[in-house]
Amino acid sequence: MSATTKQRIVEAGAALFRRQGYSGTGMKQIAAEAPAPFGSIYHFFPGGKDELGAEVIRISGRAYGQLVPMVFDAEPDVAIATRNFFIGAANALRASEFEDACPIATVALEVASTNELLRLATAEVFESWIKALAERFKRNGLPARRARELAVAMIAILEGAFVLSRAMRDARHVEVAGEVMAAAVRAALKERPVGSRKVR
Amino acid sequence: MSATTKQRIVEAGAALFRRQGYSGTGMKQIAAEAPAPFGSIYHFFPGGKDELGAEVIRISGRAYGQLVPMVFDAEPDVAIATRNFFIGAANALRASEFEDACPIATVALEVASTNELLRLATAEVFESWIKALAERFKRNGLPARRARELAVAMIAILEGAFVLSRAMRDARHVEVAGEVMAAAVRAALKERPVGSRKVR
DNA sequence: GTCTATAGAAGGATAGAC
DNA sequence: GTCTATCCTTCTATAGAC
Repeated sequence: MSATTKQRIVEAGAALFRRQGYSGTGMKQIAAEAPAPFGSIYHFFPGGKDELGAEVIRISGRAYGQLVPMVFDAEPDVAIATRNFFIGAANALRASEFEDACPIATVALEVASTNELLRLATAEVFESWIKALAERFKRNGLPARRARELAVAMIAILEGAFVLSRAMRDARHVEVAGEVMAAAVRAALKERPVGSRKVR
Repeated sequence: MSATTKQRIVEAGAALFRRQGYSGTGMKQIAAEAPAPFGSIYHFFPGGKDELGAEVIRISGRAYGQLVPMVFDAEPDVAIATRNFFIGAANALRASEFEDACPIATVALEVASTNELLRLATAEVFESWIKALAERFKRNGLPARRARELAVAMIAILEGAFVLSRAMRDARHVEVAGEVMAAAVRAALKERPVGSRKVR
């Protein structure tokens, strides 16, 4: 069964917003890319571009967040899993000619000071990613506060490495960020005696 | 002596691009904000919006890069200086209601896949920041390669923390990033025996 | 160099036939 | 639910008087 018109609109919006940003993408362009009749966008999203934008942010954010369990379930050592996450991100960047980085970062920066509805949508996505990561770190024996700090740092360095890599066209920056982050995770785990670590 | 018309145009463009992004800012808005007659923009920047954008990126990048010597000259311990850099950035965010973060990151993401002229301008700015930071780390005894990796990581985690802080309206994320980065710098310095460190 | 007016294209959004 | 036509605004850019 093929995708519905609404799904195609959301997917086209996601691809264009990620690549060109929110302001840089027109509704007509989304309709052409979907493809879908122009009027159908307003049929499914009566709130217009903002409503579509919020939906795209939520859907893209949920999809990307699923990479966390995918990568961390596959590797018992969290420091290695952390490094693997960045290696995967770097490879995705290369395979997409530096387009496939964070699905919402460009929009997040564009709307942070200009569109409260969309800013809140991006904030909720970031919070969900931080929570998911912090949960992983907690399972490995880190206290809640420390786990959250590491999670914030990991999302931050990943996002920033995406900025550098896309601008400078060098995916190794993401891998370098991964090495530094993995070392930080390893160091945090060593802060506590081995006996106090929970086994997963 | 007051600012020239051209300077006012560049400054207005810098403020608006940082806040609203490149696509989200109109030439007329820049003229109104400067303030300057609309035609004057094209008098000083015959290449239009792209030429103005490239100039804004270069000027803003140079100005922000000057914070590196400012912060690192004031504190001999590089790990502490690193932390101080992030504390200063967090305070600037708070003082500006989360507008005054990286002057070029929003534009960098917007143009990375759509405007090669501006992408190159942002890449040159990032490269200059990385070089300046790596130089500081080298002065403290780190080998060139390691120094550059740390510099990339530091710019990355700062940029990403800006994204999170602006979206989530919480400047502490920048401070958390600073603590993690300062620890990474401290750990890197300890990798080598004390005797092999160069004194500045 | 300053400023106004306007061209020509593209933007978001709506109406209404089918 | 699909699709076209169109409204009105805004955009970048240019022309030309002063």
